Parts: sequence; C-alpha cells; structure tokens
Amino acid sequence: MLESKPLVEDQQALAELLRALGEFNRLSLVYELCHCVEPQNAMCLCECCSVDASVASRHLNVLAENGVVQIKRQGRERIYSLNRTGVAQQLRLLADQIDGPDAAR
Amino acid sequence: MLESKPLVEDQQALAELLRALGEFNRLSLVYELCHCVEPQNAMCLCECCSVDASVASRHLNVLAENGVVQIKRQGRERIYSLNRTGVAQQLRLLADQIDGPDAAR
DNA sequence: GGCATATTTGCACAAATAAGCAAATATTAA
DNA sequence: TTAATATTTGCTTATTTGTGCAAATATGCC
Repeated sequence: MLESKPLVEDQQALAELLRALGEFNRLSLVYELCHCVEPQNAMCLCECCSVDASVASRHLNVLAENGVVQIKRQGRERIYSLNRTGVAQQLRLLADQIDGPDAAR
Repeated sequence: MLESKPLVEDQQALAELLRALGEFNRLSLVYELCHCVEPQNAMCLCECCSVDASVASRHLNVLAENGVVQIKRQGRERIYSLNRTGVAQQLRLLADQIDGPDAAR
C-alpha cells in the first residue's frame, strides 16, 4: 500500500485533535477518564485539575468537539467517557505515517 | 503490568509535544519531512506551507525543542530530519494508555 | 412552588501564539 | 573583500486561548 499525503481537511482535523490533547489540564482530564473505569461527571472531573467548574466544562467541550470524549446527559449531570478506540486509532495512524513504511513494529 | 499515572513532568512534556504537533503548519512540516526520503533544509520546507522563512524557522525550532525533529548544521544550511521512532513511540504509548489494558490490538 | 445541585454562558483580563517584515548574523563562493 | 544565500532575531500586530467570577439555565428533590 502506498503512503500518500492526507487530505487537507483530515490534516486540519488531526491538528485540532492534537491541539485539544496538547493542553495540560485537558490532557489531565483525559488521563483521569483513562484511569477511571466508570464514566465521570464534570464536577468530579474539575477536581482533578483544581480548576473552576466552568473551566472544566469548557475543556470537556473542546474534547467533545474533537471526538476525544462522549457526553451522555443523565438528569442534571453530564456523564463523560473516553472515546478510547477512536482516539487511540488516530494516534496510531499518525504514528504509522511518521514511522514510515520500513519501521520495525 | 499495572497501569499507573504518568509523572507530572512527563505529562507536561507530552502535552508540549502534542501542542507542537497540533498546529497546522507545523504538522505540514512534519508530513513534508515524513514523505521525503532525504532530509530537507529550511528554505525548502518553508515552501510547503507557503510561509515566510522566519516563520518556518521558528516552527522548526519548536519541533526541535520537543524532539520531533533533529537539526544538523551543514554549511550555511540546517538540515532537518524527523525523529521518526521517538515521536511514533510517544504517540503509541499514549494510544496504549488511552486504549486501556483490555484493548484489542 | 421553593431550594439545591450541575452545567453553561457572558464578561473581563492576562498571557501566549502565529505571522510578516526588516535587519542582523553566518557561511559559502567569486 | 565583496556578493549571494540561509537562517535567526527583533519588533509589531492581530488573534486566540486559558482562566475565574458571577449570573443564567436546567434539572431533580422536598
């Protein structure tokens, strides 16, 4: 299979995904969701970075907009869960492209 | 093997790596280096994003500071090459952490 | 209804960022 | 030495971004 350049839109979307992950507090949220078996609500998550609830809310929205996190409404809470396979796949795809075809894997 | 939270410094470094990759023009430079077999100099690279040479220079420095790219001085040129295995490894490590221990790989 | 809790939104502000241009620096070549 | 080329640096500008607070909204519970 030939390696080819990704479409501009894909590249843009990937850049946005990486940017979403590339902020310390957002990455903390991801790790928090990563290590928790059960999905978490925003109040619980805002403690892990010791930021205001509004800040956590905004960060979680950024993560959701980029497909990192899924939101499920449950009463007055929002339950957040990691889109594990999706994000992992994107990261591995990029890793494969960077590695090149002759990488030892 | 137990999954454990990464050290704060590691997490910070990872966030910075992702942030470095998460800017469109910088990601373009990475892809450009990715598809070229031979290392490239900055003049050549600044064409691929159609930005000023100074802009390319700064972006390439950001990439170098985060270990994405290696610089070799050769005369008056700087020759840039991708740190393929290093970056790919970091991305796969994160992918593994996000996937969780029970991922189908 | 009235109250508590969860989340979002509007606002303000400081800091970071990306960009381009012009000037400075470095190195090669003539 | 002089000219040409490659890269960096200083400066300015516009934009984005992260943050916190207070107010608004939404929902559940009594």
